[in-house]
Amino acid sequence: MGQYNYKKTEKKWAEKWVRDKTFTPDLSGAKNPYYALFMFPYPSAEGLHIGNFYAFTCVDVMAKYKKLQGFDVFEPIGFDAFGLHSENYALTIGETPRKMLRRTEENFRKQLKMAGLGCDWTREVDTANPNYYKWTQWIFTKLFERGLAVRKESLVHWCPGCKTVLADEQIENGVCERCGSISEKKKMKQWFFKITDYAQRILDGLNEMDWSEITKAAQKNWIGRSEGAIIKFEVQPPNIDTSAQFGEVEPQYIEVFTTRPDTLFGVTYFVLSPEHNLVRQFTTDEQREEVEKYIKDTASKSDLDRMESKEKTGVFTGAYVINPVNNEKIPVWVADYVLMGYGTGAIMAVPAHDERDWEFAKKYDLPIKKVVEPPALLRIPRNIEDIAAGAKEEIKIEAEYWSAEGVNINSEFLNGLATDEAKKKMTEWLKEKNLGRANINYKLRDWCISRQRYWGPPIPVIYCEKCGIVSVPEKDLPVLLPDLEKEWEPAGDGKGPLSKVDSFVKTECPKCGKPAKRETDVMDNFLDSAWYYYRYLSPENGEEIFDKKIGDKWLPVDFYVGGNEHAVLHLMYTRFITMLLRDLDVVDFDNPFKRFRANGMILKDGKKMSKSKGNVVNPEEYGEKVGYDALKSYLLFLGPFEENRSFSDEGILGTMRWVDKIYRLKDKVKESAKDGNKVLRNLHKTIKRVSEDFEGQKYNTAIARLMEMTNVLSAADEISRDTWLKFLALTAPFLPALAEEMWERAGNKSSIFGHKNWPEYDLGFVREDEFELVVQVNGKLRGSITAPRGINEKEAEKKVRAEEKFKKYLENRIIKKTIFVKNRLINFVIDK
RNA sequence: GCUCGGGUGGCGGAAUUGGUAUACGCGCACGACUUAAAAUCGUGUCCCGCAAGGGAUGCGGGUUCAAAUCCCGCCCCAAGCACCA
Repeated sequence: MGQYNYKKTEKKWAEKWVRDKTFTPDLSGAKNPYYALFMFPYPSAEGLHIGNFYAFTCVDVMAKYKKLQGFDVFEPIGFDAFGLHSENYALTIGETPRKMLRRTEENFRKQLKMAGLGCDWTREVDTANPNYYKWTQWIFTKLFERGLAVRKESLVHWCPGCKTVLADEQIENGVCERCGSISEKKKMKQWFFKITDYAQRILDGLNEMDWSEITKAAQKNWIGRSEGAIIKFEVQPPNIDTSAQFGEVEPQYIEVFTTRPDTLFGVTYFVLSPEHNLVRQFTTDEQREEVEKYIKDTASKSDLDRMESKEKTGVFTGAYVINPVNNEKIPVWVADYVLMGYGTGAIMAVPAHDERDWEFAKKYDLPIKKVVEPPALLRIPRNIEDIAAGAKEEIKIEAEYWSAEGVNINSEFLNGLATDEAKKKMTEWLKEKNLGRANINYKLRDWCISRQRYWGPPIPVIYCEKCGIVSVPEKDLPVLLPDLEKEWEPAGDGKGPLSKVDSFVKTECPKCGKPAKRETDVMDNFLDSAWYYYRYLSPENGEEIFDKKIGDKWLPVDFYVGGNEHAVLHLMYTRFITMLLRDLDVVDFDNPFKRFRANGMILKDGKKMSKSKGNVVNPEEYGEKVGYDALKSYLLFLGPFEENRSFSDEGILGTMRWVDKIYRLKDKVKESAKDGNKVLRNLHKTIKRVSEDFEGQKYNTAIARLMEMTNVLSAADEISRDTWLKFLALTAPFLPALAEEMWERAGNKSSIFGHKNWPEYDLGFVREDEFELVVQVNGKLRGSITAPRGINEKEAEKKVRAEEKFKKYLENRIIKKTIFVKNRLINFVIDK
């Protein structure tokens, strides 16, 4: 007998698996590849977080299931070492990132190995390794060659905490996603990747992808496609030179983007964003003082301030534009509710049919001209009480004006047309007159990849007075990041720490050989992590980004799991980079992950975990307390893995007991034992259901089935060796250490994961020859009887009628109809 | 405001996709073993009712022989985006 010693057993197997390379596949020789991937961890000093650990587990059980099925499974591991997360922590403890990482990575390895994950430890990848970032830089140069990496001046987010610019995706609600500082908007010259060139392709790809809906929705939202028109407005006075604005616009015109060209007759004023580079030219002398003050005021506001102030503000510029459709003179205002980053940074305002314009017009007493009549029923109060509500309802009706679509009025040639028709006709009219054109606009903006920091791959670019911007040739890559012991901290002056390292800055132009200077910013960490799963396939390869022969076999990744907080960060960037690799003929697909699932959050007793609340679940601690097998199974058992689930200290006792219960079963296993029908039926049913659950990633119900089977085996007097081994294989993905131990004690010499040990079910046992026939009268349950499988309607009815308990429902009744569902139920429809 | 999930026992959650609602686990109660406790095993556990029976899947309606599941209208919770023209 004895007590199960999970600590000893789990340690024994964790070490043995690594030593024996149980989970190290032969990448080039594999016949049946299955690539299981979890998100690239960064080796945080705090150690393994339960959320990551959980996501890893979701991948790991699938990997083990596939391994047991005979697949060659690759479940790689590496470290996202470069980047703000590591560097910021190094700053707080006053150590260089490299030194710190040596320690934290070691800790991370130890933790992951102890947890019994089936990782391949022989192909580790590290983004801070020159052998890796050479290829990160190579990707940059390829983008550069294609005109997809450009240096341009733009309004960017500046994080005063991290002392660097950041990409739009790295700002959440106006705040830095890394350090929580309020972001500032600055006009700066930075390096951008033109992800917007791929907006449509990224959007279109979503339709075909087997990814969590929530992730696809987030990407779709972020890309924010809208269809509309660009409309040109003539400028008054005509001496404003607009040629600097957009290349293709001849002077005297300014462009707007609108989704409602059908409302052009309703335009009563015009607005420029305060950051618009023509504002000053538009402003007349009388208005100059006021406009300058307004621009200054809004510039000092962060995005967060702007979001918080509900009240709209603005100033008249003194200038006018001409409405192309009716030659009306329209006043031009500056207002910060118009954003420079969207459309053209200018709008035509239609207060009658746009909520924001309506608010603004009300405040500044601008005219409101109605040009769309909403369908009549929209304006009829829904019930009498609403009329009684009086004033409130009036506001409601007013509100229904703006957004409503309907039929055009006061619009000359559009009168009587429905919104869709009117849009089309107006766009055509504008195009004919060369005053506008149909246009698709995206919210997505180019990816700003410059970071004024130390801990990242240097941007491989050289500035030469003669040759201009030159990218570093492939043969000279990598551009090594100098090992700085001092002064690697960010200065906050808009320049990276490398700008102070003379030996780094000074170089020669690769084209003309003259003295030149290196770019001193480093690249965004999200570029490092955008391609790591390609590198796993051949981490040592010095010739190419990865071994394509191996890639052909293993890519795209079969199964990927991670948090949805990366939906518009890593997961979108990596799709973009994959599209680039495809255009370079490196890969032959757009979507790198055949199946991606966003795992839900683990809550503690229904609440979000946080250090300040002191309710953080530490995997290492629970691994000690209840064992990793029990911990991992519990996390999966909590509920569907895409939803949030609540962890509780009592709940975990359940899986811990389950482990012990299985351990105790071993004493019932007898070579001579013959299983009863009940056990055999349950075994085969369990094989079937657990296999199906795995295919649909329904780990919670798979565990429930296995617990059920455990209960059946507990009730049996003895268990045959055959059934026992099959049962162990079924539990092995969830309880790998226990299963291995029991497997070994049952006399097996090699690992349970070493061969195709997943059992097959026998339909003969799954299909029982009797079933419970449900008896309903008028759809109400009246009981059930045991009936032979395959019984037909007539026989079933006869059998039911013979049964005493149903007589009172059926005697002397006229049966109008009988519904018979084979092998399930019979329902008699009678008069009441 | 828009987009996307979700609302089922005391709790986490099942439900063959329209066919016995509440599987599995936690908790609780009782019993067995024990000098005792822990562990373990067994029994019970949606509500009303002695029973026959009736009622329950956020609320209100509909479709159907039959609805947690499909349709319409509302309420609530969570996530993401958010002055996106």
